[in-house]
Amino acid sequence: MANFDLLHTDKNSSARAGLLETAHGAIETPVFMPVGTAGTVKGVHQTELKNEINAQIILGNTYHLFLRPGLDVINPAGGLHKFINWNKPILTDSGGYQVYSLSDNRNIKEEGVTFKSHIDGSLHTFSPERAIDIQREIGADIIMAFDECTPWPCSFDYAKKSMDMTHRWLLRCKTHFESQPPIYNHEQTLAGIVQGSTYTDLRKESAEFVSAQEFDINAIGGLSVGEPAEELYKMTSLVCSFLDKEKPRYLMGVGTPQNILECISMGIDMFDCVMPTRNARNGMLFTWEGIINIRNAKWKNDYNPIDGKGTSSVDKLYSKAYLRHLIHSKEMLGAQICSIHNLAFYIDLARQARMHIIAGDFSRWKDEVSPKLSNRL
RNA sequence: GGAAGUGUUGAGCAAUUGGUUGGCUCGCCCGACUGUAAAUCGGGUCUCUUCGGAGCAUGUAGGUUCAAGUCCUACCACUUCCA
Repeated sequence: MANFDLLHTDKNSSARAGLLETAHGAIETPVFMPVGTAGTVKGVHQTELKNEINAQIILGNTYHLFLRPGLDVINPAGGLHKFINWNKPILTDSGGYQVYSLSDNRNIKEEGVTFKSHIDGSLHTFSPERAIDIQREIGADIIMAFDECTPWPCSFDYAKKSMDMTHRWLLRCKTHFESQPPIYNHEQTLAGIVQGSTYTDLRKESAEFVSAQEFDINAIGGLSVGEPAEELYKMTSLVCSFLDKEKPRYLMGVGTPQNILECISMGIDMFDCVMPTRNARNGMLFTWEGIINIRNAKWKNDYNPIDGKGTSSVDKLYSKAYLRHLIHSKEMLGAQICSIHNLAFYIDLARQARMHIIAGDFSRWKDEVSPKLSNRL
């Protein structure tokens, strides 16, 4: 059981501040969770995640960790926490996103999904039960139900069929999860996932279905897959209205800084996204003043700090001109600095949102800050 | 001073026997990236443009030819070797 305390609810929006307890510590929400697919947040040390970025929880990916290094390495190590030397909470995605992203290399059936490994071409079948078993063996604090993340656009018929199957898979996940004790010496929490593409009827049905299963955490999947932001907001808002207010809500894969503030105001508590790390490696910096493409020629001779308002040490240690040089030269330090900066910014964004929810001026603060976030500097 | 060789876009290279180069890689400029098959991918990079095209281009100046980056002559620059 992952206890969730709802500490404050905003008067002018649905934003909330809470505290989610897990076996590896409590998480203050709203929270942004860095993505560490293969047992590492790409380019960032665990010490940096803790001391520099102040990450409260990171993600891992069932599909990727299963293929490499494999359970025969993770299990003897004592689970993922010990293997990667991270003693704070971990959440693993079930592989449901790979059903979407590896669409050319997989085959979906009622029983489960057969993947063709992107590493060596070998075939592997993920059923709901298997996804739970693997996540038990990885040992994350929060584990996700096995679902199908549908693409966008998606026909109503397909979205409906997929959602119904995801619901049946959800029940199988729940049954199997409850029948299998943890392997390591700590509790794990299973989260259910709402699907339904961008169809309001389906989203409502799915939200009600998932909510009725009374998971400790409810997640919203199948969004931020290419649909317009208005659709993302419409679906998020709708789904939140049907989810238990006492349970944390996790919006999977979102998003831009603006997306995150908007969705916090709709009642989302947890976010994850590859954007701060992937875009960092490609030279994009997120700041309170807007977005910087550090590769651009305009920064060539800008010797000012990377981000005067940044919370991480790299923001003041290094200049834009130096960082541009590193990125242009494909020096790995450039990607590291950008990743640290962006993650620290995303986490500061969620932390400040939390502070303002508690202070009672969240909406005013959001309206003031949000428009600047998408500026192109 | 003599001999040999080489000159194609910012750089490095391509381009049948003379037969449609504005080709490739890098660099440079710009863009994309949302539960990570991504330190990746895409576009642009002679000039002008009403964006449909038009024009000028292979060191310089000539020549041969239906046709020249390619052959010939002179000059210029560079490289190597010999004095």
